[in-house]
Amino acid sequence: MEWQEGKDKFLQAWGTLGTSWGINRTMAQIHALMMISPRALSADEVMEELQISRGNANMNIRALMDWGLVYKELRAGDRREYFVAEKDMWKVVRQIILNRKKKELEPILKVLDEISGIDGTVNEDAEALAKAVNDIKLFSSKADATLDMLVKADSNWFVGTFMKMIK
Amino acid sequence: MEWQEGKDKFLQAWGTLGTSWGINRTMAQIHALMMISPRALSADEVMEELQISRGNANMNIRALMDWGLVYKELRAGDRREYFVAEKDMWKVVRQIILNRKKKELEPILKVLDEISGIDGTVNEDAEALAKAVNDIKLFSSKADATLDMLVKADSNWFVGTFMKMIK
DNA sequence: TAAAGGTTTCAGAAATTTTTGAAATAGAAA
DNA sequence: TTTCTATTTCAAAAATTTCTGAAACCTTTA
Repeated sequence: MEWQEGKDKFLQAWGTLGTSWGINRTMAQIHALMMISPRALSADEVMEELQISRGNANMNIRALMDWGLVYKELRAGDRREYFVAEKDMWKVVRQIILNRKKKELEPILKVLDEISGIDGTVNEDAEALAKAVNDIKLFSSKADATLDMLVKADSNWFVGTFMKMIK
Repeated sequence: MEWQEGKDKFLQAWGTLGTSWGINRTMAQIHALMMISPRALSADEVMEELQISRGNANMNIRALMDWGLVYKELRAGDRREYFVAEKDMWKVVRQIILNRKKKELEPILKVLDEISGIDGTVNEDAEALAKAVNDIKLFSSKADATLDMLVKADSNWFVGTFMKMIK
């Protein structure tokens, strides 16, 4: 397979994957592009490569930096900004977990806490709601703790432990 | 807090959560509604409760059944169909993992396999692509194996093991 | 200070996803 | 068979998300 063909397939696949995980196609593709680039890229290179507008490129690069998946790189004597992606998959996944945990798990836990004040003895419906809320709370706090552990753990330890568990 | 208020908050929160995970708001809300209902609901009840059209209700209930998160329930002497959600959070999460693994992880692994035929010795760019692809392949197969294990594991064993790891 | 080179913003346009609602279909009861 | 009730489908409409491109906004250099 040719390099160009492989690259296109990869960018395409990664974009699609992003989409089904609530990340927009372009953001995922920019990240993919940077992951497979041996050097830092300028906004113009990203625009050219993915055929997107300057505004789009800028916004998504910014978002990727917010997520901690892409870093800015400055070069002496060059006014342009260059960007590199975090290439260590373990770190990438950690960052994603951290971000999503904060943005999604924590808000739902907050709502569950609010709701858990409900009186489940009133009637069958209230009881079912109270039970569901408590089950989910229990599950979520376990998930929360597990993710915390995962994020703190280092890659080797994690992989090692899991390998043992799987085998 | 009143039951109605708690219920609304829950439906709202669950719908929002679904949205950021690539599941549409209505589907997530129907699931939420069924999770907190002590009895099976008909399509009409779902329509009424969430103020949605018949077509929308039908399609999303069907999708939930495809995901294995909702079951159909028939009643003697009643022509209508009723639906109940799986309420065991562990089973819910298992089903979701199973579905997403099949729909998302496997396709990307397939693409990665195709691409991994690339010759990384041609130039720097090809080398970077080959390396990224291999790293992701490695990581993904580990994730795949871990999820398989998770899905096979039973809740108690899993929670127990993790609790030990976390503490 | 002014000009040049680059980045950011954001209103409107485009694309995509979701929803509606009515017609088609299915199947049980009369 | 016909009627009646319920489910399914799907084209068009609505809603939402994403993208564009040009203007505003830095920052550096002359």
